[in-house]
Amino acid sequence: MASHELDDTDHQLLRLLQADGRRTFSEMAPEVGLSVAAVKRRVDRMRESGVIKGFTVQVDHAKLGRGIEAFTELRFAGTTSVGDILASASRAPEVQAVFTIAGDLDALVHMRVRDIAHLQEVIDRLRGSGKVIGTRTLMVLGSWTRDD
Amino acid sequence: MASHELDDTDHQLLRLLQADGRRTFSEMAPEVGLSVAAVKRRVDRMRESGVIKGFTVQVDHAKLGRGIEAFTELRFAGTTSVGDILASASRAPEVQAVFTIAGDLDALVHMRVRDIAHLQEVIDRLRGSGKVIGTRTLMVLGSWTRDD
DNA sequence: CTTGAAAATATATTATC
DNA sequence: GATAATATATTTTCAAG
Repeated sequence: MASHELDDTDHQLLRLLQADGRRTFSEMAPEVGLSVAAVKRRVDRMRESGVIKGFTVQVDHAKLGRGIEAFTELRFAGTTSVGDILASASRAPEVQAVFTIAGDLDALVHMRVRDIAHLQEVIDRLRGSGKVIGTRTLMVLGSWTRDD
Repeated sequence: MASHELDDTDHQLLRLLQADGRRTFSEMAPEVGLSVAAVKRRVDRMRESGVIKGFTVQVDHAKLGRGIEAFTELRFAGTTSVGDILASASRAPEVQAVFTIAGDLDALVHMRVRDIAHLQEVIDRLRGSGKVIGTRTLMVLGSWTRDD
């Protein structure tokens, strides 16, 4: 293993792509001091090794009518498996991410909704989906994300 | 306003770009039944209106030596402003995102670390940064993210 | 094993309708 | 929005450090 060890140039390419995932090889080449072909080969290699999982677009959810963001902590019945938890919580389209958690709570669910009524509705849906025995919701007032 | 209303085709383009942010216009054009130029105009328009904030690369953090993920809830001294909270918590490079929260806790910090010792160290750094009066850390065992 | 340069192909971009 | 012309970028190939 460790067949995918990255040097400084690779890290620099990752940073460039994090800031703009559609940056062209031709644009990055002079910035890292390599030829276009060399840059492409490095990015291809990082893709193959799985260091780069993919590329995506960053969307302004508020402008798409889902301006409210919340985290809901879920507690499940003792018999629920992690797979069940992920499957159950990820079913709602408003759910952006599900984290299974060590300790007294079982999952943390990140969701985006239109308004408070919509939030209520999603929480009810989660609670109604069977094994959920408790929830606690944290409303997000503002956020900062490391540019990615 | 409402100058950035999106039709079904725009939403379809967003979905395609969410799944692969480097998909070419030429590839998307037949999928949405438009010409390449029309696709480019729509994507350009969504960029200008801010619906598309940007593009980025998705990285496998475990393969970069930061395989442990955690959320830390922070409570701050009563006099701390939201700006101070964001500034303070985002200082650590291990911090991926900071959410300011309504209710009894003040912030939820998403971080990625190398190992438990590293986690300990980051938490100590956060606690030591002045106004933090309490923390509670949730270790992430597993996660699922809607593909973006 | 990685690079750079060049050629061939594909894509992006712009102008016109 | 489509089509066509032009400018860029990607991708492959091959020779070389």
